[in-house]
Amino acid sequence: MKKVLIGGAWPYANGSLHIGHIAGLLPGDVLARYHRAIGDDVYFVSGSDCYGTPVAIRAKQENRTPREISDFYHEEFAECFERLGFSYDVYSKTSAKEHKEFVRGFHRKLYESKHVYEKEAPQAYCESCNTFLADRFILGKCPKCGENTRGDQCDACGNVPEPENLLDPICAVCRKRIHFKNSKHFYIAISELTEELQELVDTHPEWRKNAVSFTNRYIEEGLRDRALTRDLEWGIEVPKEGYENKTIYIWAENVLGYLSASKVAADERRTDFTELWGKDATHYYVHGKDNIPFHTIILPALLFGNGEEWHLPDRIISSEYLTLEGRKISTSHNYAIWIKDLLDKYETDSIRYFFLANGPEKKDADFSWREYVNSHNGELLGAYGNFINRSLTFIAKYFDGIVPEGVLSPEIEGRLDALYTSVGTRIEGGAFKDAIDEIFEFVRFSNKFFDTEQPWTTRTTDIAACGNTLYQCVQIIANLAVLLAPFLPFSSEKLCGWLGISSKWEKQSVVAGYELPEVEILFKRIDKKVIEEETEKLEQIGIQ
RNA sequence: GGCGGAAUAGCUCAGUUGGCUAGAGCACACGGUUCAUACCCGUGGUGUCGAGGGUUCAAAUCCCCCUUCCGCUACCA
Repeated sequence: MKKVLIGGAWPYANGSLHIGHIAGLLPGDVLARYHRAIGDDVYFVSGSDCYGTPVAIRAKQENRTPREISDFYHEEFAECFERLGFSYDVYSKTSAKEHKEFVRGFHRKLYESKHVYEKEAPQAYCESCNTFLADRFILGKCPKCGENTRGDQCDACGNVPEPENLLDPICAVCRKRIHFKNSKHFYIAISELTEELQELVDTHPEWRKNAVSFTNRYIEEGLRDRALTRDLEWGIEVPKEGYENKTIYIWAENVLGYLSASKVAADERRTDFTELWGKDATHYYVHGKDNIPFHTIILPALLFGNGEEWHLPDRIISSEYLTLEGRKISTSHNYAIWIKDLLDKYETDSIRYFFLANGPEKKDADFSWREYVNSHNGELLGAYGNFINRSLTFIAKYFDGIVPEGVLSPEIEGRLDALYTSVGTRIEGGAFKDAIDEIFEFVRFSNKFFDTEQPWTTRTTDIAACGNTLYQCVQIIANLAVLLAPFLPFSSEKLCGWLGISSKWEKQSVVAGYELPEVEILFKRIDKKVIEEETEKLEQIGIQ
């Protein structure tokens, strides 16, 4: 049995999930469900990213602990993912005991590596907040243009100042004057790994195009060494003497969640974790394009540095961005659609369908209420749902719910066979839109088939022909249910139940004489009024 | 500023390595049908492929330049 690891990006636990997150992460669930259906041993893992400065600052502002903040969002994420049908084998968090222990063990070995060294450097320190500060939490005047600026980049002139050169540096949180203190840290010499990393990109043309070009660009610009540890309280303690009050830098730890979480899954299943990370496995990583360097450079660098023969990323499913009604999503301005709100009002499969059929696969995509309602009413309901409904209610009405006798035509048989192969190839290749398009082309074909055969006429003129038509429609539905199961798990599960078939990725059939249960409508029509209502809401946010 | 990406029908998007009259869905118009959730089927038109120039027998595709939008620029993660 082939081992497949699918790593979904770990959302950062300082704000709710919105449609942008989901558009980038849903492909992971399709991959997981598909690989299970073809019989692979799948480990689909993710979790919440809990540490780091933004969570700590938010906690301070709200007068709560960082753990309270991150746990709150972790619970919310877990609930959203579950309601969306994400079939994670493990959904963990970086503040989980298993993760911390794994990371500390991993880092202990990392510090022995020839690619890791210690260095002392000045760090910005705020006496009043009693904490070291990241560059972007320093304010001051740019030494180049004299304008007010943040420490990481000057908005006025684009200069990237060294924080210690800023004039009148103050803390962005408390606005008091800051000082610089020397501090010792571990660094990983990513620059020394350039050759290995370059080879990794060069040997993986099946990574998404944006992942290949981003990675090449980073390498071309020259890889720089990065600190592995930080002067922050909220994080995983550095497993080394002399590093008390220091924690592992978040980027050097969160991507290791794929290892720690899949270890939890392997232990639960009593399977061999090292085999999952050995050379015969296949590893997918699913995330937005902002996460590319963390998966194509940093994760591999950490794996190289750790020295064991860890499996490197095979496929990078890195999506582009999603806009909302043509504009950038902005969480700080509340210009977003939150997943929990969406789930309260609309059907899960409908949400999944839209983002999988219209996702930002190769370039930015747009969510608009008009398109969403059209896609639901026109395609999911009008084409697919209606085909099922017209077929099954016909049988209920005129055949007492018993699947009539019939023979599947060679054309339909051939098309179904071709679909299993082709849709599978497209899913494995990360072409989810194409996969869905192809299935829906067949759905439209099926509606034409029904119209051409005119069973409502043959019912009185040639009952055998009528039965034959409906028999074939049932076979089509059974196979559509399986083909669409990775995308639309809830409706497919209902269908598989009604038809008494498995969801294994192979041609299904329902025997003549099978008695159908009473069926219900799969997708409810969305009233077109919601387009105006929802758009109106967004416009009001946009104006503020 | 530097680097990178994007721009295709009214809308949302496909267009592999340059190759038949540039496609799909939606929307729109007309016609058909009634088993089905005002559903489904058929027919139809629309494009200076962002602007301009170049290479080529042939360019949406390659090169140059311009415009607009977006991303990255390493201590946000």
